[in-house]
Amino acid sequence: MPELPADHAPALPEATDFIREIVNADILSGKYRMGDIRTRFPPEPNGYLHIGHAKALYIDFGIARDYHGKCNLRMDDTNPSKEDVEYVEAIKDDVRWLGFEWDGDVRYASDYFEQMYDYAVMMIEKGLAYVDDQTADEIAATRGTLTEPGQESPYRNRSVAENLDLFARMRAGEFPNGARVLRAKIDMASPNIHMRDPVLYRILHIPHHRTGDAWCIYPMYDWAHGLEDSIEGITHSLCTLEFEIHRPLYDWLLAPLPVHKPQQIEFSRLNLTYTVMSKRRLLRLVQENRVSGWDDPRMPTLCGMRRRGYTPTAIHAFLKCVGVTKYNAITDVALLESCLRDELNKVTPRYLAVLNPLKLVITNYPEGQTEWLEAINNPEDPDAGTRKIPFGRELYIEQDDFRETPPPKYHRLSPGQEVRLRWAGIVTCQEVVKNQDGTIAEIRCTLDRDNTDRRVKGTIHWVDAKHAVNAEVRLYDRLFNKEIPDAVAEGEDFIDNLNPDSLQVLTSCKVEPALAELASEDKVQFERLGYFCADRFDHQPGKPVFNRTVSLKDTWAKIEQKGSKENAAEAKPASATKPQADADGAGLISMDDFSKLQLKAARVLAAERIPNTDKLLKLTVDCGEQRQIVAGIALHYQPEDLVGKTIIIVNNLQPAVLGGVESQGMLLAAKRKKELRILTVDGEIPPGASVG
RNA sequence: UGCCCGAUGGUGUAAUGGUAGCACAACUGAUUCUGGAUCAGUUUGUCUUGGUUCGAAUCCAGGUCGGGCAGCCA
Repeated sequence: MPELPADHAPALPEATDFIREIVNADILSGKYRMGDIRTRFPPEPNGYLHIGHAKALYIDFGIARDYHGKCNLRMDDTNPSKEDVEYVEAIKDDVRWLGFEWDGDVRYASDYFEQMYDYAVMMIEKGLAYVDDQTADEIAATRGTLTEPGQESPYRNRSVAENLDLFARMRAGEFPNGARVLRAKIDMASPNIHMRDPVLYRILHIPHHRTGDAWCIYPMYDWAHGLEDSIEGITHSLCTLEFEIHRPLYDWLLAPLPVHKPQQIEFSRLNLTYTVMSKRRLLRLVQENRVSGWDDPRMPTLCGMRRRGYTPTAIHAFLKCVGVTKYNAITDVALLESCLRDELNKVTPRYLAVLNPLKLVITNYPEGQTEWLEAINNPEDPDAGTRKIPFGRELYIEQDDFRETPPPKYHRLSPGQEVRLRWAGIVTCQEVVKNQDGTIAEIRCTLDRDNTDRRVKGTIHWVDAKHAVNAEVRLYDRLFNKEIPDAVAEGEDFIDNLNPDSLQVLTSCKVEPALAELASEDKVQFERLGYFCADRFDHQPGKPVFNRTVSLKDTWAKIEQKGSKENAAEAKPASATKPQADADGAGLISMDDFSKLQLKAARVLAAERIPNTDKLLKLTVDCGEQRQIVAGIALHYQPEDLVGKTIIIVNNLQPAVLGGVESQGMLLAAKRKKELRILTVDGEIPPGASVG
């Protein structure tokens, strides 16, 4: 953290967000000077930090840094029933890993319990707090509702002396859990429910991980948090939006006390597509063994991301892009991945590794010979230098890089075709040798090393068979299938949206020898495949284990996907959402993103002609729900032919009116010459199932 | 139904009464011994209705939509 120059005040930083605008205003008005600014990061030690916390960290520490101030790390440990030392160490590790340095020692809310108690006594003396003997249920029942005011407790107007006595005895342990609470005396009719005499202290005969048995009453968040901030001299207490409604209480509780008054400012928390972020859900993933633990590389926890191969630099870059607002945003994980790739592209050395090996024999290369070829380590970084990689007659290439019958635009190996071997020359496929079961045993090629400067469409990676090191590689993909995993039908929950293919473990990968020498957590690029890191725990030199951090952008996958979609589109929807479709029903329907189409199986319950039309049929189908679909197929199908059949429909189109009847979807049909065929499903697919 | 907060391309975010910009995503093209990277370009936006003003994304009012709040959790 830059030190404050002694002789002159540093220039005010540019206000890049609304919080910094407030801080700037406070400095301009003379409320604070640069260097006075103090923030804090106050996690409750009851879980692991995730990328959402990283946003808060980035704001808290970032503002302190910008204003030459300080940021505290404070464990908000006011509830011994939920918290544990285990988490304290993990939190410190994660904060340090991200590169943030807190001021002084780690602080603990529990260190302030005595002061908080004294201030509570002061509140009682001022007539602003009272001991309530009601049960938790009674307090809940008399709190009122969102629209109705609450009722005052019968104990609300006890004398100060009695309150003081009772509160002291609460502390002394005279009462069991739940017998009494200390409440603020505010307004039971307040439209803000948090102002309806909130509980300040509860009795909890539970030992605390730091204070042991010293206390049996513990402060509630609202009472504790403002005091913690105040005691530490926090100037700007930054938190997430859900605390907005607590702010009047935060201010009310500090107002009568002779203490420093921090300002609470709220920003929106981070949400990511294809990700769940709440502690509760993450805990469930761990407890139900949907992942291997808090540090599973698919988890959005900081320790998980670290194990996945994320770098602090990439996370900072991402957080900078995300910004600071009060808008409830859902950020595309693609942005995170983009920041990651951007960083890894610059810093990682390149290596050759084959994930799914296919043997390739170079028939015009001598048996038993090995050459060491020079390869560039990082084309983005000339300082990274070069290395030598072994080359011989037998190599492994990627199964994906050979096709017996290549699809259009395929730039890789296929019979009779040539392709460049990275760093080694150009090979032409002469022969495909097969096993008895018809699978490919090996590819036989001839190598051209003389005329290698010419343009060749494709370049593929390879590993010399003799020197290859066996490796385990774990391919990680997003944990959830759905952009918003929590958006589910009734009776389902986010678990139903887990991606069953989020982890693929490959154990017979072949990698170049240098990769066996890597240290844990080293980050590399496997050329043409992606960025990988040596697993933090399982990797050993000589017995390498790699995690795929993120794949390279894959233009070919896009082309291929588009190609197969176009093929599928031959079976194009036969009815039309656009009334201007021509008389053959051959009008084109365009869609910006074909992959957004939802295809579902649907059972035809009823079918009838639509009067005054010659081509239109109205189908009533069960696709999980009952819908009616209008299709221009009456010339080809009789209504009775269709009833009971299972067809495929496009489920997520805007309803369109055809022949005066609303169509809530389209059916899939193929037209070849004059024949029109509806796609039907013969297997046992239940209505409503997603297909394709 | 009460109170609080929010709304700018598909996504995130600037513009603070004066040319709606940037990044991601998507799509073209150039280039390339990574279908990577790089470079050039294209598409797409101020929730709505009024008002104030020479001028409104910005200020005001009504509406719409979204989020939050009824723990002795934080």
